[in-house]
Amino acid sequence: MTIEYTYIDSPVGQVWVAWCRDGLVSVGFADQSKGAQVDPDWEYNAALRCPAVDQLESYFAGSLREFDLPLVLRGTDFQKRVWQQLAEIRYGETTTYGAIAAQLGKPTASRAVGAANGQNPIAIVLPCHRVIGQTGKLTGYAGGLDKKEKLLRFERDHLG
Amino acid sequence: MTIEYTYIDSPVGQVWVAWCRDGLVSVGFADQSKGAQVDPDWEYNAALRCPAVDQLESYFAGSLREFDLPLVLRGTDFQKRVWQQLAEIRYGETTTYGAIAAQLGKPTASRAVGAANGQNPIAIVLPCHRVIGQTGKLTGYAGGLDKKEKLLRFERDHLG
DNA sequence: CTAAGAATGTCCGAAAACGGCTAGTCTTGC
DNA sequence: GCAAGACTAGCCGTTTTCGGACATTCTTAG
Repeated sequence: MTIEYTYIDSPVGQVWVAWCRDGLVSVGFADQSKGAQVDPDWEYNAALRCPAVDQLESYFAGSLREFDLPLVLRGTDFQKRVWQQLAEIRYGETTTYGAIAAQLGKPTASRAVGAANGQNPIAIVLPCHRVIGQTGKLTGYAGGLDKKEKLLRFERDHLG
Repeated sequence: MTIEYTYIDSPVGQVWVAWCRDGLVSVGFADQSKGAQVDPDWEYNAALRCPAVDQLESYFAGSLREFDLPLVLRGTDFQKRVWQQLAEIRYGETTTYGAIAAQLGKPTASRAVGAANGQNPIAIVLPCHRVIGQTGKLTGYAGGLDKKEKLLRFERDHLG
């Protein structure tokens, strides 16, 4: 199953998008050092067009608030459950690691949620940037805390 | 244990009175921003009658000089000791923060006395308004300095 | 199988900030 | 001289804040 990827420009820097026949495989930041990375097996295609690219460009233009894409997820059961919870968080809003843990029926698993969040293969579309610490601190982001902060502010500004 | 409260009118504005089965819980000024406040858990009862309401009305009429009511006090040990000292100050007279501190055996704790005074839950009945600075300045009152001054003058005028 | 680590959360103790103060000093302005 | 303010530095209990230890869950590396 061949996977193609390309880069698009955004207010938070270059973003890669990896797509296969079955749907969206991965989204991440060109300069991120932790979490998901571009897989050498993927085929680079500068001219790649797909629903994910279109919707991401709309998102960065401020005209799209909810993604509607087929996702290809690979991970442990727990991780998939966490990632699915991410999709529930509405544009411009935030929740906490502990709250997600509670929604999964394991109120004390906040730290595990944080770990799973760090492995999220599809940034932005699965909005792990909308999860912050109980105290309000941003605490972490694979793409860098500055990007998390910019994304949240961007969404707040485009709420109207 | 249900607590009911009502408001009564007085020469110093609206005053709330909170009462429960065991006695008087709180007295304060409707417009005060610091110190005790009306607790949302209390039940409002416009027609509330109780010994506290009766005696307060007599006090404001100028015909009652010493309250005789069961008090329900909640606070730290130190606060309770300070509040008990308040009851010793006679109608129309004043004392100082430092004097109360001395009576408690802690001559240097004047400032702490001031703080405890500011938390007095039962204004007027526990006459924190009769405590002034060593220099004669009124220095402070949760209900506002103007009310403290009016109360003192009212009592002086009704001493005869 | 074990152990270590992670984008947390809770708890507890120590430290600092905050008042309805006071006594001492110093400075004005009569 | 002297008395009334301005300023200062201690004093004390309460509240808030901050930092470190620890409990917890899951994944991954060995």
